[in-house]
Amino acid sequence: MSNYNVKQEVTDKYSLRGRVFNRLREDILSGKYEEHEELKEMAIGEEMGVSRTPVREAFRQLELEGLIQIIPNRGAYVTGITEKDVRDIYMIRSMLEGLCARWATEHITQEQMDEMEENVYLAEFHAKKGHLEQLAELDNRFHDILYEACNSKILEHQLKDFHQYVLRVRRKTLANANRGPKSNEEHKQIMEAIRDRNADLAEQLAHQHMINAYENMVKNGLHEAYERDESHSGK
Amino acid sequence: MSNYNVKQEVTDKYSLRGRVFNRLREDILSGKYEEHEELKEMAIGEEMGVSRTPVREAFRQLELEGLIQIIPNRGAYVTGITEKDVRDIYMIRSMLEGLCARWATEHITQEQMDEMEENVYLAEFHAKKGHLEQLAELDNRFHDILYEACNSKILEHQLKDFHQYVLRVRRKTLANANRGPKSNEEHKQIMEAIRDRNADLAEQLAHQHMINAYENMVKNGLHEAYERDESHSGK
DNA sequence: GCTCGTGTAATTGTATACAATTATACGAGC
DNA sequence: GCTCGTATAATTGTATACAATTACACGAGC
Repeated sequence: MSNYNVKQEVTDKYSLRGRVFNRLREDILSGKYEEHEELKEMAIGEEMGVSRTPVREAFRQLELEGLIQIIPNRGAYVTGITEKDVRDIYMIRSMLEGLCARWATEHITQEQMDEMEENVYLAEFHAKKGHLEQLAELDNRFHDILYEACNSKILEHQLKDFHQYVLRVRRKTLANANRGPKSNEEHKQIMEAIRDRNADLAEQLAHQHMINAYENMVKNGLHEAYERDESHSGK
Repeated sequence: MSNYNVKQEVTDKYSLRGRVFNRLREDILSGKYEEHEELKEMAIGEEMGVSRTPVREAFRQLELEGLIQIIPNRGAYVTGITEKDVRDIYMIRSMLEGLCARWATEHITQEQMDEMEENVYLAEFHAKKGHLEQLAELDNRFHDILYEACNSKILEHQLKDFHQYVLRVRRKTLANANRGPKSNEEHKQIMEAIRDRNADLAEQLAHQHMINAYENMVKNGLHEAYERDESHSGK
């Protein structure tokens, strides 16, 4: 197999380094570690039962993933996300989601198309029932389908990267908002545009969808949630 | 200071790992190592006079940078770029350059504006004189100014990342083409749109500029240069 | 001649030891 | 009480040792 991506994914789940990397990423994204918290090689290593070597290598990767920041001879710190970072990422994503939808229109397989339709109708059902948990799950999956359908490993990885990165923020704001049903309506429109092979419309809708998601997020407390961190970032 | 980017840059130039990383990146981008060539930890370490430890850490970072691919328990290989990768990257860049130009219109400082104007006029001079080397230099610098002017560390780093990544390809095709002067004319238009605070136009022009750059590249032998690699990628 | 094991060499993965740097505690001097 | 310098501890950076895995050579068997 030969996939040469710009950004490689870490697929080595079986080495100690891979396990440390995946677990640390999980822990950071889930909020186990506070923003700006210091991660010490020995402490992490002991906790996971490995030596410093694989921990250090995992640190180097997490640094490039943007989840921690390493200051030479000082230590590794969980990165904070500023309000502006989130905004920038959503604007960038809005562009790339649009491009992704365009490409998906041109390259989606029948199988992917079917799953996308199923996703939308299933989400419609859960929206009526008020199942927010399932709705959030299907929301994530919809975008993954879209990413895979665009037929570009590079774009797919870019978008998954961004998506994962803002999960920390989304986790706090999306679940309790009533955006779920409206979000799914937009998914439905995107899906239909792709099904109709209308690339321009699909791009435009996917683009706007991301902007709407961001603006909803801002309305529902992004500012309050990150005001504190803004002040932290001054240290 | 507090810059929390999505993708962190490797700034630690003074540690052995940092030196190995920078030198290896340089060597890969400059073409010292062939595509798909295997990099052995011990050989690299001996060549640079360091042990395997900093080499391994540099490898992990280069992997995430997308310059090498590490197969567990096998080795590290210089990544190949397929024709499609290059196309995808240019399309993604065209989107983000547009966004970047928009943001630059809103946030550019007087100092940056001045440097951009100077860049364009200086390039005009070198274009007339046929100084292709300086023209290429100024071309790169123009885009760096644009990236810095957009006032988004995240977007700036994304674009610099992509830019660097395709340098390997550009090196082969841009210098000998007569795109230089035409490219600079487009720079001038972008610069003027930014100066006139016309964000829509700046975005549109920067977007098209990147597409033109790609299409010119294709015309001037990208296909031939990478046909060979396409077949390689099947192994 | 070809395929398939087997043993050895080469290479990567991990742990540990040591060096260099940074953080901290504590007391002298004011 | 406060500042500063110094000694000590803690932590990161690097080198080396050892373990595990993989690549390769070579010969047995067909």
